[in-house]
Amino acid sequence: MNIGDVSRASGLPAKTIRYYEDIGLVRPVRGDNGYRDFSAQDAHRLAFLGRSRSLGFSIEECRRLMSLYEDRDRSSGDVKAVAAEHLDRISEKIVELQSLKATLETLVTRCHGDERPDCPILDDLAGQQDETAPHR
Amino acid sequence: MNIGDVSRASGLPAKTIRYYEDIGLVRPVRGDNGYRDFSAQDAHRLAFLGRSRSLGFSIEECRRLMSLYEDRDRSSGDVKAVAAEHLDRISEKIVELQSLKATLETLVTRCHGDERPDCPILDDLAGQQDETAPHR
DNA sequence: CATAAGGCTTCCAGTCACTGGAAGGTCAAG
DNA sequence: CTTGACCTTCCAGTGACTGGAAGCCTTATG
Repeated sequence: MNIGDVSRASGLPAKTIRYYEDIGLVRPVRGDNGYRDFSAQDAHRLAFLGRSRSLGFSIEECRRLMSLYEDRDRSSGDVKAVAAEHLDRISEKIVELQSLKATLETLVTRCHGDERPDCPILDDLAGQQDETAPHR
Repeated sequence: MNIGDVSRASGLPAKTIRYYEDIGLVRPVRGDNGYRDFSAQDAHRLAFLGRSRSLGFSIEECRRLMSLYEDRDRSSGDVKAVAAEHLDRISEKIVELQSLKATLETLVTRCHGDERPDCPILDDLAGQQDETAPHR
Protein backbone atom coordinates (compact mmCIF):
# COMPACT_ATOMS: atom_id res chain seq x y z
CA MET A 1 0.00 0.00 0.00
CA ASN A 2 1.27 3.43 -0.90
CA ILE A 3 0.92 6.38 1.42
CA GLY A 4 -2.14 7.64 -0.44
CA ASP A 5 -3.91 4.35 0.13
CA VAL A 6 -3.34 4.28 3.88
CA SER A 7 -4.16 7.96 4.01
CA ARG A 8 -7.58 7.30 2.50
CA ALA A 9 -8.03 4.21 4.65
CA SER A 10 -7.13 5.90 7.93
CA GLY A 11 -8.38 9.39 7.24
CA LEU A 12 -4.98 10.79 8.18
CA PRO A 13 -3.28 13.23 5.80
CA ALA A 14 -0.19 11.84 4.07
CA LYS A 15 1.83 14.61 5.70
CA THR A 16 0.77 13.40 9.09
CA ILE A 17 1.66 9.81 8.28
CA ARG A 18 5.15 10.88 7.19
CA TYR A 19 5.42 12.80 10.41
CA TYR A 20 4.41 9.71 12.37
CA GLU A 21 7.15 7.81 10.63
CA ASP A 22 9.63 10.56 11.51
CA ILE A 23 8.83 10.21 15.17
CA GLY A 24 8.85 6.45 15.03
CA LEU A 25 5.17 5.60 15.35
CA VAL A 26 5.14 3.55 12.14
CA ARG A 27 7.98 1.97 10.22
CA PRO A 28 6.83 1.12 6.72
CA VAL A 29 9.37 -0.66 4.51
CA ARG A 30 10.53 0.96 1.29
CA GLY A 31 9.99 -0.33 -2.22
CA ASP A 32 12.62 -0.26 -4.98
CA ASN A 33 11.35 3.12 -6.10
CA GLY A 34 11.84 4.63 -2.65
CA TYR A 35 8.13 4.71 -1.95
CA ARG A 36 6.89 3.72 1.47
CA ASP A 37 5.16 0.37 1.41
CA PHE A 38 2.62 0.02 4.22
CA SER A 39 1.63 -3.41 5.47
CA ALA A 40 -1.84 -4.22 6.75
CA GLN A 41 -0.40 -3.97 10.27
CA ASP A 42 0.93 -0.48 9.50
CA ALA A 43 -2.53 0.48 8.30
CA HIS A 44 -3.98 -0.91 11.49
CA ARG A 45 -1.52 1.06 13.61
CA LEU A 46 -2.42 4.24 11.76
CA ALA A 47 -6.10 3.64 12.36
CA PHE A 48 -5.33 3.10 16.04
CA LEU A 49 -3.37 6.34 16.10
CA GLY A 50 -6.08 8.26 14.33
CA ARG A 51 -8.69 7.08 16.77
CA SER A 52 -6.47 7.75 19.79
CA ARG A 53 -5.63 11.24 18.58
CA SER A 54 -9.27 11.97 17.90
CA LEU A 55 -9.93 11.13 21.53
CA GLY A 56 -7.40 13.79 22.44
CA PHE A 57 -4.52 11.61 23.60
CA SER A 58 -1.14 13.21 23.11
CA ILE A 59 1.38 11.64 20.79
CA GLU A 60 3.31 10.31 23.76
CA GLU A 61 0.17 8.81 25.21
CA CYS A 62 -0.59 7.26 21.84
CA ARG A 63 2.88 5.77 21.79
CA ARG A 64 2.30 4.32 25.21
CA LEU A 65 -1.17 3.03 24.34
CA MET A 66 0.13 1.42 21.19
CA SER A 67 2.92 -0.30 23.01
CA LEU A 68 0.39 -1.59 25.52
CA TYR A 69 -1.85 -2.65 22.67
CA GLU A 70 0.93 -4.68 21.14
CA ASP A 71 2.03 -6.18 24.42
CA ARG A 72 0.28 -9.50 25.02
CA ASP A 73 1.23 -9.33 28.69
CA ARG A 74 -0.07 -5.85 29.42
CA SER A 75 -2.34 -5.27 32.35
CA SER A 76 -5.52 -3.39 31.63
CA GLY A 77 -4.80 -1.32 34.74
CA ASP A 78 -1.94 0.38 32.88
CA VAL A 79 -4.23 1.30 30.02
CA LYS A 80 -6.91 2.53 32.34
CA ALA A 81 -4.39 4.72 34.14
CA VAL A 82 -3.45 6.51 30.93
CA ALA A 83 -7.06 7.01 29.94
CA ALA A 84 -8.15 8.10 33.41
CA GLU A 85 -5.42 10.70 33.58
CA HIS A 86 -6.43 12.03 30.22
CA LEU A 87 -10.02 12.10 31.33
CA ASP A 88 -9.06 14.14 34.38
CA ARG A 89 -7.24 16.66 32.23
CA ILE A 90 -10.27 17.01 30.00
CA SER A 91 -12.58 17.45 32.95
CA GLU A 92 -10.33 20.15 34.33
CA LYS A 93 -10.22 21.87 31.00
CA ILE A 94 -13.99 21.84 30.78
CA VAL A 95 -14.30 23.47 34.19
CA GLU A 96 -11.78 26.08 33.20
CA LEU A 97 -13.58 26.86 29.97
CA GLN A 98 -16.92 27.01 31.69
CA SER A 99 -15.58 29.62 34.03
CA LEU A 100 -14.23 31.61 31.10
CA LYS A 101 -17.53 31.24 29.35
CA ALA A 102 -19.48 32.53 32.31
CA THR A 103 -17.22 35.56 32.62
CA LEU A 104 -17.41 36.33 28.92
CA GLU A 105 -21.14 35.86 28.85
CA THR A 106 -21.57 38.39 31.61
CA LEU A 107 -19.37 40.86 29.82
CA VAL A 108 -20.92 40.36 26.41
CA THR A 109 -24.42 40.64 27.84
CA ARG A 110 -23.58 43.84 29.59
CA CYS A 111 -22.12 45.51 26.55
CA HIS A 112 -24.82 47.26 24.59
CA GLY A 113 -22.79 46.77 21.42
CA ASP A 114 -23.72 49.84 19.44
CA GLU A 115 -21.77 52.77 18.02
CA ARG A 116 -21.19 54.43 21.38
CA PRO A 117 -17.71 54.06 22.84
CA ASP A 118 -18.39 53.09 26.43
CA CYS A 119 -17.93 49.40 26.94
CA PRO A 120 -17.99 47.22 30.05
CA ILE A 121 -15.80 44.65 28.32
CA LEU A 122 -12.93 47.08 27.91
CA ASP A 123 -13.54 48.43 31.40
CA ASP A 124 -13.10 44.95 32.76
CA LEU A 125 -10.00 44.22 30.73
CA ALA A 126 -8.50 47.48 31.89
CA GLY A 127 -9.03 46.45 35.49
CA GLN A 128 -11.69 48.99 36.36
CA GLN A 129 -14.05 46.27 37.36
CA ASP A 130 -17.44 47.26 38.63
CA GLU A 131 -17.55 44.00 40.55
CA THR A 132 -18.19 42.11 37.38
CA ALA A 133 -16.15 38.98 37.13
CA PRO A 134 -14.04 37.32 39.78
CA HIS A 135 -12.10 35.44 37.15
CA ARG A 136 -8.80 33.79 38.09
CA MET B 1 10.19 50.94 36.06
CA ASN B 2 12.43 48.05 35.15
CA ILE B 3 11.11 44.88 33.62
CA GLY B 4 11.14 43.11 36.98
CA ASP B 5 8.88 45.76 38.45
CA VAL B 6 6.26 45.53 35.72
CA SER B 7 6.59 41.79 35.81
CA ARG B 8 5.66 41.72 39.48
CA ALA B 9 2.97 44.34 38.95
CA SER B 10 1.32 42.57 36.03
CA GLY B 11 2.00 38.99 36.97
CA LEU B 12 3.52 38.39 33.53
CA PRO B 13 6.95 36.75 33.31
CA ALA B 14 9.73 39.05 32.15
CA LYS B 15 10.27 36.74 29.19
CA THR B 16 6.70 37.24 28.12
CA ILE B 17 6.99 41.00 28.41
CA ARG B 18 10.07 40.99 26.19
CA TYR B 19 8.16 38.84 23.75
CA TYR B 20 5.30 41.32 23.79
CA GLU B 21 7.74 44.04 22.94
CA ASP B 22 9.12 41.93 20.07
CA ILE B 23 5.69 41.63 18.54
CA GLY B 24 4.90 45.28 19.12
CA LEU B 25 2.38 45.13 21.94
CA VAL B 26 4.37 47.47 24.17
CA ARG B 27 7.12 49.92 23.33
CA PRO B 28 9.03 50.85 26.46
CA VAL B 29 11.78 53.42 26.06
CA ARG B 30 15.38 52.53 26.87
CA GLY B 31 17.54 54.01 29.63
CA ASP B 32 21.22 54.89 29.20
CA ASN B 33 22.18 51.45 30.45
CA GLY B 34 20.09 49.74 27.76
CA TYR B 35 17.47 48.66 30.25
CA ARG B 36 13.82 48.94 29.26
CA ASP B 37 12.06 51.72 31.11
CA PHE B 38 8.34 51.11 31.44
CA SER B 39 5.95 54.00 31.92
CA ALA B 40 2.78 53.76 33.97
CA GLN B 41 0.90 53.48 30.68
CA ASP B 42 3.09 50.57 29.63
CA ALA B 43 2.31 48.89 32.94
CA HIS B 44 -1.36 49.50 32.32
CA ARG B 45 -1.14 48.00 28.85
CA LEU B 46 0.56 44.93 30.25
CA ALA B 47 -2.14 44.50 32.86
CA PHE B 48 -4.72 44.81 30.10
CA LEU B 49 -2.87 42.18 28.08
CA GLY B 50 -2.55 39.84 31.04
CA ARG B 51 -6.23 40.07 31.77
CA SER B 52 -7.19 39.63 28.11
CA ARG B 53 -4.93 36.62 27.71
CA SER B 54 -6.28 35.09 30.90
CA LEU B 55 -9.72 35.30 29.31
CA GLY B 56 -8.36 33.27 26.44
CA PHE B 57 -8.17 35.94 23.75
CA SER B 58 -5.47 35.28 21.17
CA ILE B 59 -2.59 37.70 20.82
CA GLU B 60 -4.16 39.14 17.68
CA GLU B 61 -7.44 39.63 19.47
CA CYS B 62 -5.59 41.32 22.31
CA ARG B 63 -3.97 43.62 19.83
CA ARG B 64 -7.35 44.48 18.39
CA LEU B 65 -8.91 44.96 21.82
CA MET B 66 -6.10 47.21 22.93
CA SER B 67 -6.35 49.36 19.85
CA LEU B 68 -10.07 49.66 20.49
CA TYR B 69 -9.38 50.45 24.10
CA GLU B 70 -7.09 53.27 23.12
CA ASP B 71 -9.41 54.60 20.46
CA ARG B 72 -11.68 57.29 21.91
CA ASP B 73 -13.99 56.95 18.91
CA ARG B 74 -14.45 53.21 19.04
CA SER B 75 -17.90 51.73 18.96
CA SER B 76 -18.68 49.21 21.65
CA GLY B 77 -20.22 47.04 18.93
CA ASP B 78 -16.74 46.32 17.58
CA VAL B 79 -15.56 45.20 21.00
CA LYS B 80 -18.61 43.09 21.53
CA ALA B 81 -18.07 41.39 18.17
CA VAL B 82 -14.57 40.27 19.15
CA ALA B 83 -15.73 39.01 22.52
CA ALA B 84 -18.81 37.29 21.14
CA GLU B 85 -16.78 35.45 18.55
CA HIS B 86 -14.38 34.30 21.22
CA LEU B 87 -17.27 33.22 23.36
CA ASP B 88 -18.63 31.14 20.50
CA ARG B 89 -15.32 29.41 20.06
CA ILE B 90 -15.20 28.60 23.75
CA SER B 91 -18.72 27.26 23.72
CA GLU B 92 -17.90 25.04 20.78
CA LYS B 93 -14.80 23.79 22.50
CA ILE B 94 -16.76 22.93 25.61
CA VAL B 95 -19.24 20.89 23.61
CA GLU B 96 -16.40 19.10 21.91
CA LEU B 97 -14.68 18.30 25.18
CA GLN B 98 -17.89 17.14 26.77
CA SER B 99 -18.35 14.67 23.98
CA LEU B 100 -14.78 13.43 24.44
CA LYS B 101 -15.36 13.21 28.14
CA ALA B 102 -18.49 11.12 27.73
CA THR B 103 -16.71 8.71 25.42
CA LEU B 104 -13.72 8.38 27.71
CA GLU B 105 -15.89 7.93 30.75
CA THR B 106 -17.68 5.06 29.10
CA LEU B 107 -14.41 3.42 28.18
CA VAL B 108 -12.76 3.97 31.53
CA THR B 109 -15.79 2.68 33.38
CA ARG B 110 -15.90 -0.44 31.29
CA CYS B 111 -12.26 -1.29 31.80
CA HIS B 112 -11.81 -3.38 34.91
CA GLY B 113 -8.29 -2.01 35.29
CA ASP B 114 -6.49 -4.93 36.85
CA GLU B 115 -3.55 -7.10 35.86
CA ARG B 116 -5.45 -8.96 33.17
CA PRO B 117 -4.69 -7.97 29.58
CA ASP B 118 -8.15 -7.69 28.04
CA CYS B 119 -9.22 -4.09 27.82
CA PRO B 120 -12.23 -2.40 26.23
CA ILE B 121 -10.26 0.82 25.86
CA LEU B 122 -7.72 -0.77 23.56
CA ASP B 123 -10.45 -2.66 21.76
CA ASP B 124 -12.15 0.61 21.00
CA LEU B 125 -8.98 2.32 19.88
CA ALA B 126 -8.21 -0.60 17.62
CA GLY B 127 -11.59 -0.21 15.97
CA GLN B 128 -13.13 -3.43 17.22
CA GLN B 129 -15.94 -1.49 18.78
CA ASP B 130 -18.61 -3.42 20.53
CA GLU B 131 -21.01 -0.56 19.87
CA THR B 132 -19.34 1.51 22.54
CA ALA B 133 -18.77 5.03 21.47
CA PRO B 134 -20.05 6.80 18.40
CA HIS B 135 -17.41 9.44 18.68
CA ARG B 136 -16.70 11.72 15.72
C1' DC C 1 7.29 7.64 -28.04
C1' DA C 2 6.25 12.01 -25.88
C1' DT C 3 3.83 14.20 -22.65
C1' DA C 4 0.82 15.45 -19.00
C1' DA C 5 -1.35 14.51 -14.68
C1' DG C 6 -1.03 12.84 -10.48
C1' DG C 7 1.51 10.55 -6.79
C1' DC C 8 5.58 10.05 -4.41
C1' DT C 9 10.16 11.79 -2.31
C1' DT C 10 12.98 15.09 0.76
C1' DC C 11 13.86 19.29 3.03
C1' DC C 12 12.92 23.78 4.93
C1' DA C 13 10.02 26.95 7.15
C1' DG C 14 5.98 28.42 9.67
C1' DT C 15 2.28 27.95 13.11
C1' DC C 16 1.13 29.84 18.49
C1' DA C 17 2.65 31.90 22.55
C1' DC C 18 5.82 31.47 24.89
C1' DT C 19 9.99 29.20 27.65
C1' DG C 20 14.79 27.74 28.65
C1' DG C 21 19.41 28.56 28.53
C1' DA C 22 23.89 30.59 27.39
C1' DA C 23 26.94 34.45 27.45
C1' DG C 24 27.64 38.66 29.05
C1' DG C 25 26.76 43.75 30.82
C1' DT C 26 24.93 46.66 35.11
C1' DC C 27 23.87 47.89 39.72
C1' DA C 28 23.54 48.08 44.85
C1' DA C 29 25.19 46.26 49.16
C1' DG C 30 28.77 44.85 52.22
C1' DC D 1 36.35 44.55 45.23
C1' DT D 2 33.38 41.04 45.10
C1' DT D 3 29.02 38.95 45.30
C1' DG D 4 24.54 38.35 43.78
C1' DA D 5 20.55 40.06 41.75
C1' DC D 6 19.08 42.08 37.83
C1' DC D 7 19.28 43.25 33.10
C1' DT D 8 20.61 42.47 27.96
C1' DT D 9 20.58 39.68 23.36
C1' DC D 10 20.34 35.61 20.72
C1' DC D 11 19.32 30.89 19.66
C1' DA D 12 16.69 26.84 20.14
C1' DG D 13 12.80 24.09 21.56
C1' DT D 14 7.83 23.07 22.59
C1' DG D 15 3.31 19.99 20.02
C1' DA D 16 1.57 18.26 16.27
C1' DC D 17 1.35 19.16 12.46
C1' DT D 18 0.97 22.03 7.76
C1' DG D 19 2.49 24.46 3.51
C1' DG D 20 5.40 24.78 -0.17
C1' DA D 21 9.32 24.06 -3.29
C1' DA D 22 12.00 21.09 -6.17
C1' DG D 23 12.34 16.98 -8.21
C1' DC D 24 11.68 11.75 -9.21
C1' DC D 25 8.17 7.91 -10.53
C1' DT D 26 4.06 5.95 -12.64
C1' DT D 27 0.17 5.63 -15.48
C1' DA D 28 -2.85 7.02 -19.16
C1' DT D 29 -3.53 9.11 -23.37
C1' DG D 30 -2.43 11.19 -28.17
